Amino acid sequence: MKKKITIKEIARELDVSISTVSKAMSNSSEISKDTIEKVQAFAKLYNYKPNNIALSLKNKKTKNIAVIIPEIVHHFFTLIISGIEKKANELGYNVIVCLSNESFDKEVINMETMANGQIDGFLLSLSKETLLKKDFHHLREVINQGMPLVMFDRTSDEIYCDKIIIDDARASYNAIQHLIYSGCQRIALITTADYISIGKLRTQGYVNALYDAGIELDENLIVKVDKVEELDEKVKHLFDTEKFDAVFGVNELYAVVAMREAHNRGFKIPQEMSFIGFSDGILSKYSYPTLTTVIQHGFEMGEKAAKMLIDRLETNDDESSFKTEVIKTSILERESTKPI
Amino acid sequence: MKKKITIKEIARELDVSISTVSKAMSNSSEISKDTIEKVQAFAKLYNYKPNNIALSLKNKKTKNIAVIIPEIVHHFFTLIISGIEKKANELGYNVIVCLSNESFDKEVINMETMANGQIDGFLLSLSKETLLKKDFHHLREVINQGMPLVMFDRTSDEIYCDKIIIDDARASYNAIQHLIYSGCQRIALITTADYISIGKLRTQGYVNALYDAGIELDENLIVKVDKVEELDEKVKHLFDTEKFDAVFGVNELYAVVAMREAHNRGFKIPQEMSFIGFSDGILSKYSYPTLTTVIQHGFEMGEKAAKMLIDRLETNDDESSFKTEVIKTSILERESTKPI
DNA sequence: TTGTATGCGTTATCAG
DNA sequence: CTGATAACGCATACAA
Repeated sequence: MKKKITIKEIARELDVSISTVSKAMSNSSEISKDTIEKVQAFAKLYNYKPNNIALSLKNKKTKNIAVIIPEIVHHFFTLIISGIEKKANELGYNVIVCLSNESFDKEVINMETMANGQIDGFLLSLSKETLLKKDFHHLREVINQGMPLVMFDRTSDEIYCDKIIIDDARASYNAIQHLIYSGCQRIALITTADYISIGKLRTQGYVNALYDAGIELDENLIVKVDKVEELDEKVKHLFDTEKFDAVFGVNELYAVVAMREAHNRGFKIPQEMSFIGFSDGILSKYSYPTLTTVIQHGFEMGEKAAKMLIDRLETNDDESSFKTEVIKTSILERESTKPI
Repeated sequence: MKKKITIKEIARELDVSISTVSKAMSNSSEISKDTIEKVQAFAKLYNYKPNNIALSLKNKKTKNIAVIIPEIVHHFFTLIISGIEKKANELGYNVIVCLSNESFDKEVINMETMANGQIDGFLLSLSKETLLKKDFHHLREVINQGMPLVMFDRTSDEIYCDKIIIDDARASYNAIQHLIYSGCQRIALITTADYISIGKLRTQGYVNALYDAGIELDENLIVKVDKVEELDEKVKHLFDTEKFDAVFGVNELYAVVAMREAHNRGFKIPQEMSFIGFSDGILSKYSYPTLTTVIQHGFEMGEKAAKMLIDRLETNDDESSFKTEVIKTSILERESTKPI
């Protein structure tokens, strides 16, 4: 078990000073060619690698960024992380992933521990609880400390920082329009509670699309699901009490579960009933029939978020005010909708 | 923008020495009650938090552990990470997630950068490429440096370290037995290339179960899929050329895709054809019909792996030889199989 | 061309 | 009870 070797040990072995070794390792022009070769050969032999912690302490930067997400068991977040990872690595940064589990407290703790030197900046998507409480003191704190923060997907207007979002209202509007163009008239909406900003925005798009098409809004066709456990029951209730020819789900799970129910009740899909889901994941791809979805381009979102944060990190130009970048969505037609 | 305050600044402001502040913060009995109160009040006011990097450098431990996985867009890995995160956080550790993207080089780079002081230990599931190359020098290196390594799921016999695995052969055996008991006779297997240890083991279990039941092995019923892109084609080919009454997929995707094909060809499920998949994810849960699966208990696996690593980290007792823990699997019956 | 000293933020040892 | 100093591993300004 040969422990890691340090500069100091190399210096002792080679009978030179620590700083000579340090300089030699970085090919400093101050050091003679001979010495450089000798030192580097020795270093290589003993597999010397500088200690990152020491470098972090000295340079006051860690080359780490933290991404805090509510849940990892979601295809969308998983795509975002992959995108973040890829871009961050390209630019020489490591990614530390923290899960808030939709809990405010966990989000705060995560941020506090990471903020104490572990990382150079944050990438954050707010937890449900935080969205509900509207308590953002922990965000303000890190921003005040001068630590860059980029929010993505689940953001808040109350915080000034860089943001990357999906144009949820527009995306939802487009999806509904798509259904209308394909001949649907009574479109049900399965959405989240309003405090989730994305749920609210997507509902907004639904309402606007109907309005613009001259279709009267029927509140009974809107189902709000707070917890996953309620989903089945609420969907069944919708089928029991209402008639409709299309369903728009604000995530793929909602749409797939509704589609399943329709299937069980003998509806022909998409002839008698069409379905569109939000966020393209494996569920949509492998459901039966396959589900038409709004693609959010999570991977690109992750890449852009990472880029945005690292740009902010590496430019002193603090003048430049905060940007909000909007990621375009697109609709991927599959079997659950009629062609237009 | 008030930057983070340090002990040194507190000392200066309060006109005491640095070491007094340090001791006061840790309620040392050496320090007078008055001073402790004064210091702590001031620290609280300025929201002092010790710098973790400095602590890491001093203590030679970071309280971070790294988990390196091949892919994050997999429900199983996602569950494992959640388990690791939970347990690690409970025990006071942060988790750094790195993705190898099934690439040997990326795996090596990830390990090398993390090993230089960033973390105290590794949790690792091997990439496909590493499994293929059988080049494990990077693992040996970190082990030699005295850094604990716990491998999970995709492991290698060539490396001595703690391991957590699924009893893949047994699990597969049980699944096939289940199919046989329910009346199936010609069971197709969709598996991965042999160099993936888990694919090999699961194939093994399939073979043994057939043998023990006195069913002759028909190589034509075994489909080996290397890349996801081949999946559709190979499944179709199977249906085109063979007759069978059940399919066992070594992951849920394989099973779901096969089930879909059966559905499209008009087979009644499970009456005419049964399906079991490995690894219980959302696909199985929301497929149509819902898929009977082998549950791998990924979350528990993650928890145990984290526990194992941290135990190793916190006990000096290096004597204790390496353990390999086997996680039990179970079968979750859903709609795609006949009751026994 | 090489070496010495200092500092990054903290704790621990030892002296006062 | 309080404070000075060394040490963790490294880089760098400055001295030789």
